[in-house]
Order: sequence, then structure tokens, then C-alpha cells
Amino acid sequence: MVRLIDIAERVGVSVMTVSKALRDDQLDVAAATRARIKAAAKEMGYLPDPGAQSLRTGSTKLFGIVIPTTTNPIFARMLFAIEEQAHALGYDLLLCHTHNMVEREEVCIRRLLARRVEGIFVSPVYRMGNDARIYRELFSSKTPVVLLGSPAAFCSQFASVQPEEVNASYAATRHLLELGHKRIAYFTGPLPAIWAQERYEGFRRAHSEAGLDVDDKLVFHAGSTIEDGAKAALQFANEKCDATAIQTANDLIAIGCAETLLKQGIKIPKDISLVGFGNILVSEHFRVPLTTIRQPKYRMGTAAVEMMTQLLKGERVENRRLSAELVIRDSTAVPRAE
Amino acid sequence: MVRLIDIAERVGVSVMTVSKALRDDQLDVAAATRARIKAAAKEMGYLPDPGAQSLRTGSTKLFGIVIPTTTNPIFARMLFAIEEQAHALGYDLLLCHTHNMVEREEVCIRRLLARRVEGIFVSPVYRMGNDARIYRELFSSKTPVVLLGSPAAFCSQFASVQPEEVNASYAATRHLLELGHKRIAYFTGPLPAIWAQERYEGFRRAHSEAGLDVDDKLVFHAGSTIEDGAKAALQFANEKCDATAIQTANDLIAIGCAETLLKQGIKIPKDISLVGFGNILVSEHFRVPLTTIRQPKYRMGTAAVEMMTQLLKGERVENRRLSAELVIRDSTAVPRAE
DNA sequence: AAAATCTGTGAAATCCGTGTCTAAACAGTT
DNA sequence: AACTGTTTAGACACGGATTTCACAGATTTT
Repeated sequence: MVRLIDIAERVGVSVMTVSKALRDDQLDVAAATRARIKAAAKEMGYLPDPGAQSLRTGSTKLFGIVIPTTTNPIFARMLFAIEEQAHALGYDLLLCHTHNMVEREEVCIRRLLARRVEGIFVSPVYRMGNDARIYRELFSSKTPVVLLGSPAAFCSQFASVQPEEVNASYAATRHLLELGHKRIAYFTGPLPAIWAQERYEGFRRAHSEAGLDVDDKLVFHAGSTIEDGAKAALQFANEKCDATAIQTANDLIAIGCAETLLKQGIKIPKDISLVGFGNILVSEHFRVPLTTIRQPKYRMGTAAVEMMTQLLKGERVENRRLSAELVIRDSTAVPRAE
Repeated sequence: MVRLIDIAERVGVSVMTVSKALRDDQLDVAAATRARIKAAAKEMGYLPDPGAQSLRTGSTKLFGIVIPTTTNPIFARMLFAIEEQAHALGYDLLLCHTHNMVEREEVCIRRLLARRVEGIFVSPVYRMGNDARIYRELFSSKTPVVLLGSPAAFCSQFASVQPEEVNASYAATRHLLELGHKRIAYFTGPLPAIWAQERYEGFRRAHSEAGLDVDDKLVFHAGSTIEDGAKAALQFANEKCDATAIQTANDLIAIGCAETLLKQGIKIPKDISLVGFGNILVSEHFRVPLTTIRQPKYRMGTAAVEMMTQLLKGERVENRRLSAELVIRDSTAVPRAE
């Protein structure tokens, strides 16, 4: 590896001069000398040692990102945006997966802190309670943090970007109500997750504004995967409640649900309407292209990085909520005439 | 931040003793001293500075990974496996996206080299020619490299993991032939990509073994995205060739193709059979669940890390090809009786 | 009892780049 | 010629951990 001193010897100047010549333009070094040094550095393929740099300057130029998994399309797309923006700022990105497990999340965050990253993007693993040791550690480390998702009680001290869960979910329910549906089932996400609560809240609000009550028998607990959706659908079918539409807390649940119903010969949207949340790739190309909420994944990523740069500058930041709009496809229609 | 010297002062020993006590177990330091030091380190929340460590030892404990994008489900899953294995080895992972653009790929690889990563996993951007400057640079940097995908001419000096493209594609074609299809169209991937060539090769081989010729009129150039598949399908429909089945170079092409054909009222598999390659999430839940080739994504990731550890130990490694098998779903059937 | 060996500990040098401060060189002014 | 101010360059110290080596004291050998 080429070091500063190698260049210094070659050009015949001191190490300090080389260091200055290669960094602060316009300072302390004569133009001619600077040119010679830069030429030599390029020719010799010099790359500063980041270890030495970070040791001296205290700056690692690293961000860390902690997400459930990249196989979740929502996060894949946000990750993509964040990586792009971070690079533009001269930061590299360290990636960690939690698989939605608290122990893993702890390990991930500790790894990143040990690495002295200058900022962490994290999608918190949902849990009950208003305290989580790792988030206290994170806070006392003073590392800038941007939450990708809802700030639950245990991490409410940090800045966050999230979609407009309540309003978006509300819009989805409204869409069903306007089509004429009166009895709408709801497949919830994991209860401890704020996003799940908020999406459900939107569903309720649309009902109460329409002067309707939510029938508890129409609420099914689904989790967040395709399998969870399938299981809930089975229960739904068994209970033979007279719902004409189903709204789900995310697209994966909707997919699982639809697969199960279709298998039982139930037609979508003829027999039952279905609306999801998220607009992942599968939704568009699903057997029955899914009416859903388009989450602004890429924009959430760019917003997160913007907030991070503000935090790095020591500025205060406001939490951000990005609007998410309804995408109407083929899984919703007017209810079947009785 | 707590430093070694802080612990040293607290415990009343030298920095060196602390350093040794916290690292090489069983050496040089008396058990009692070691215990006191460890207790103090834990209590004070000591975390070694990776910058200083890497400066001194020359080891960064970092891997880099360069992939087209995490939104591509194939890579998302491999990334997941690689991250998991790397962490188990004590390495952190630096992520870079190329978007299949050579310029970006150069930037990414240079970033990683500048970071002094100890190993790079890279899915090469396909290009013609047998020379690429950045791969020469990479080679002369002596950084261990494992290719995620085919070793094209310009990067054949590196170790690689890849699925059994030819055989798998061959199996897909065989499946169609055995169903009784005689005229099978083929939608190729990007020609410079070796995987595209190999999948096509499997298609040809199955034909020649069955004593059939491949009709050039049935070969369409498709690229690698849903849009590419849709475009090729349009051309296919216009040319009214009498094919009874279509095989595509990957699942996304198949999806785009199917969307287009279905929109034109063509029934799958009744009017035409369709087989893809890759088995991504969409394929299973597509309007017509897709017959395809299951790529061993997770296993490719673990194999890549295994190979990397061998390279790190200075051992020679053999390129690896993992078998990929046919998954039969609903998009293939016997050809329609004329 | 003297010499040789082993153990636990620490001092100093080192990895490579950068912040600070001083010194030399030079131009312009009186 | 003496003085001032600016530009350019280098000396020195430092960041935090680790490698090397020396040394004192305890233990074993002769």
C-alpha cells in the first residue's frame, strides 16, 4: 500500500506538505508543488488509510443500517435510496439484519456502535413496554439515529420517518365504504407494532365517520407474513361471518389471504373485495392485481438521509410523515347483490 | 469514549497489560489481574477503537458486497445469507449497488478497496470484451474476491459461485418437450451476460438431444426486467409464430410476458405454456403460478462465504456450481390440440 | 548457594495521517 | 538597508491499540 511518506520521498517534500496538498485545496501549498504531488499520488495509486484517518480525525464516514431483512421489498427499496444518498455524502453503509428478533437487534446495534458509525438508521423491532435497554444504550452513545418506522414508547427519543399510516389506511377503508361495503373484516398486523395499531386506527376512524361500528368479530389477528395471512383467512372462512370485504395490515397478509380464499372457490372481487397496504412488487402482479396503499419507499429513504445530515450538523429535526396514496386495481368492486 | 488507558488507570496497571488481558486468553497475564481488568472494562463499557486496531494490525474485519440492487429478490436473499455468515466470522458488511452500470461498479469497487476491506463479494456487471480495468485493479490489489455469478472473460481470474445454469435450463426445456411441445419460443436475457448464454445453451441442448432444431424465429431478445419481458411478448404476439410454449431467461421476463399475453386474451397454460427461471416470490403468487427453476439463493450465499474464508486462509478454491431444480406449477400444460 | 528458567508486567516504538506551531523565503514599503 | 506582512514548507506531537523486548521477582535446576 502506498503511504503519504512514499509520495513525500518521491516528490522530495515533507509528509505534511503532501497531506495538505491532497486535502485542503487553496491552502498553504504552492500550486506547482500541489500539482506535482497530486500527479505522483495518482500515478502511485495512493488511497488514504481510513483506519489512520479515523483514528486521527475521529470521523469514520460510516453509517449503519438495521432492518428486518432485505428480502422484505419495502426495506429493500428504502435501503437502496439510503445507500445512494449516503454515498453521495461520502459515507459508506454497514448493513445488519434483525429478522424482527430483539436479541439480534441488540447485537446489530452494538456492532455498529463498536464500529463508531456516525449515524444509524434503524427499523425498530416491535415490542411491548416503554423501555428497551439497547435503545437507552444507543441514546447515551449520542449517535445520531433516524428511525425507519414508528417511534414506539421505547424509542420515542429518536427522530423518525414514516408513512401516513392512519390517513392512508383510512383512505383504503373509505374506498371500500364508498363502493357500498357495510361489513368489512380487518386482518391486523402484530399488535405491539405501532404501524399495525395506526393502520387499524385508520380503519376504525373511517367507520366511525361513516356512522358505522366496527364489529369485533370481524377483526382477525394476522401477523405480517403470507403464512399469517393464509392462517387468518382460514379462520375467517370458518367463521362464516357475512363480510363482503377484507382489509389487511399489509400486502403480504393480503396475498396469503387471497391465496386461501381463491383455493376455496371464493372469487375476488366478485364474492369479496380485498385491499392491502404497501404496494410491493407481488401485489401488482398477483393473480388478482391488488388494490393497496402505495408506500413512498424511496422517498422515505431520501428523507431519512436528509434528517441524518441535519442531525450531524447538530440541528433539531422534526419527525416526518410522508403521504401514501391509494392504488386501485382489480381486487375491489361493489359488493355482490344479496 | 473509554480507552485502554482509562481502564489501566482505574485498575492500576499498564495499558499493555490491559490490552493483553482483554485479548489473548491464557497468556502473560495473571488470572486475578485479568479478572479485575475485564470487570473494569465491562463496567466502563469499553469498546476497542476499530480505527486504531486496524491501523496497528492491518486488519479491518470488513467485507464488501457489490450487487445490482437489493430490490432484486435473488440478490436480497443471497445478501441475507452472506451477512449472516460474515457476522458469525466477526466481519461487518459494507454494501454497494451497481444498478448494472459499469461506471457505478467501478465507483463501488474503488470505495471498497479504499476502505481496505478484507474480501469482496461481487456480482459483475455484464459487459462484452475480455478486459475491464477495474477488475485488473481489483486483481492487482490482491483482495480476495468471490464472484456471485458467472466468471466472464474479464473476471475469470476470480473464484465464483453460481447455479447450474445449463442443466437447470435444460431441465426446464425437457419438461416442455415431455409435455409434447414441439415449437418452443425462447426469451433471452442480455446477451453479454454469461448466465443468459448458458441458459440459452441448456435450451438448445435439450432440443438437439430430442433431435429438434431451434428455430431462430422463435428466439426473442428480452433483457432482464418485467418491462423487457412485456416488450418481447408484444413482438412475439405480432409475429404470430406458431409456438405453443415460451421459456424465458428469468422470472421477471416471464411475468412481463405473461401480463402482456393475458391482456391479449391468451390463456396460460391452455393456449400457451410458460416457464421462467429463478423462483422469486412473485412467481409463486403470480396470476398463474409460474413453473420455474428454483435457484439456490441462500446456499449460494453460504457457499460464497465458505469460499471467502478459504481465500483468507490462502487456500486454493474451486469454483462452485450449485444445482437448481425445476418447480412445476400451473403455467405449463400439454399443448392445445390443433 | 549460585545459576538458569519462567512469569507477569511495563516502556518504548510503531501503524499512518493530521492539527498546531514555527521558520524560512520572499515581496513590498519606507 | 531595515522592517513588515504574506506565502510556503516542515518539525513535532498526537490519536488508540499492539508488537517487541527488557526487566524484576519467583521458581526451579545444578
